[in-house]
Amino acid sequence: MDERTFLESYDPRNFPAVAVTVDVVALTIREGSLQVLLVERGEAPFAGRLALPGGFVKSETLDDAALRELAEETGLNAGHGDLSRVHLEQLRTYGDPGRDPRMRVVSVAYLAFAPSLPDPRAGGDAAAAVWKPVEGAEDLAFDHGRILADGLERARAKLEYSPLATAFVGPEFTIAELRAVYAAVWGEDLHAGNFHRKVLSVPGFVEGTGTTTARGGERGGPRAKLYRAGDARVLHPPLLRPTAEEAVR
Amino acid sequence: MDERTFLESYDPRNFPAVAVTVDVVALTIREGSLQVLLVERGEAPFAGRLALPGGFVKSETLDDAALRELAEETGLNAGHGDLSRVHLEQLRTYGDPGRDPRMRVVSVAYLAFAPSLPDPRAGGDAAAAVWKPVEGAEDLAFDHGRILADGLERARAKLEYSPLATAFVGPEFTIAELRAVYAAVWGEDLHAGNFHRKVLSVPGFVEGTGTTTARGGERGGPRAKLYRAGDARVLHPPLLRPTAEEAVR
DNA sequence: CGAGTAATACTCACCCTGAGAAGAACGGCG
DNA sequence: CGCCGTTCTTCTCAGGGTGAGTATTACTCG
Repeated sequence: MDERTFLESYDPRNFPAVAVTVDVVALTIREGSLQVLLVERGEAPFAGRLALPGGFVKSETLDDAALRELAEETGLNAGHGDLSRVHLEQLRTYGDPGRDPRMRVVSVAYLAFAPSLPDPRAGGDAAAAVWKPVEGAEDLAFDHGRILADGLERARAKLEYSPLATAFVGPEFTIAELRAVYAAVWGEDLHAGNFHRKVLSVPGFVEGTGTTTARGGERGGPRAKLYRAGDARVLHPPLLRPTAEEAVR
Repeated sequence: MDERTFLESYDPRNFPAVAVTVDVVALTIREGSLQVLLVERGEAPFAGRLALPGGFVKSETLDDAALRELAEETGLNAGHGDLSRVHLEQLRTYGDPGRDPRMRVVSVAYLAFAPSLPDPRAGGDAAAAVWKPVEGAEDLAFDHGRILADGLERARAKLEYSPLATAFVGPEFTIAELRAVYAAVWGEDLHAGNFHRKVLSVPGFVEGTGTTTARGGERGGPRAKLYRAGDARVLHPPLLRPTAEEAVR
């Protein structure tokens, strides 16, 4: 940035009133469906409407601010324990003038992936926070609907070439559980045999524990082998979505 | 975000002094090598060092701010003509405390791809702006080295599954010119025959004009067919990088 | 014990890929 | 003018990954 312009703005009197916030698209899988963490707004604007959890950035990194907001809204501990297995990544920044009617707000959106978490208890300054299926969560406050849509598209794309799906399951999991994650996020069923073959053929995606589940499925079937997440950071070859790829003009 | 926290900060006296800027990683291909637009800083901090062009966000969208900064530094017109064929996309936001020693600065980084542009003339408030090969541009002011590295990785990845490469060439181009773009960005040569086959097999990537170049290559060879960019927004199947894919643990 | 279910393995035809080579068109030079 | 090197373009071929379907086996439930 240019020095002269900087010094002009350096004087607080000349400061444009810009606020910097973080908003978090926290995704999890509960009861087989992809759900997002939302809070009900108590005051205007958009009073009574659902919104993404978020808040002002303090003297901290942007990543820390997002993690802190997530911890406050869910009532879980950030540093140790509960949220330690949450995958957090920056999504995109939204800063159109007018996206908040009160003032200029530049919001850095984050994407969080978590295994099934307990119901949020209103900790800190949180209003009522709830998990909602993403299908019913289009009508949000501010431009949060667009942010959620961007986050979902990112999540769906990242499942293809990253081991992100393991962030949605426990420390040990079966191939079928992993397949259920893909099915929930992509919204379509996958061929069990092919999925099995492909997951095991990607180096470093999963590694066997040598153990199996204690018992078979609830409606029958053999015990499944258990796996842990491997050390791969990218999946090669990737697991591509069956549809929604071609004809994207 | 929470209303109570908002109102506390709404009072300008309580405002944390946060500045919002945009920084632009502008890439082009000149003389067969990938180059980035840099400006020399005139004052402290980092006086005399090279930095990415950027500046404060005014009453405009973030995208407009990035385009404005790019126009100012290059001396080209933004809206019409010169910069109209530039592809611009948001890269990532950098906001660590201390990344600017003067105050808290949250910077939204943008990535720009342009065909070969004329040498920048110092318009507006620009210091000396120059195109530099990306290989020699590691030591930049602030955290701009990291921003450039992130931008390069994004550019290299996007060539695989998006028709971005056409943003680096003129309105009409040959397959060989497109191959030179991939070679410059990825830093490795590609098999001419296979590249040819793959580009033409991706629906909507390029469309033939029915014409050819006026004469053959400078060192011989037949006239090449000319193509225009097609209407595809994603490449399917993608053009994957030969290396740097597997064993990424 | 029988029926239904699910994990895992296997087959097969098809497509895409990398590597190599061939054919053809062209510029430069003697 | 004719040769040579260069480059565009097309073709072949073997190998690997893919989707679709099937088979086998191990379990739960009633």
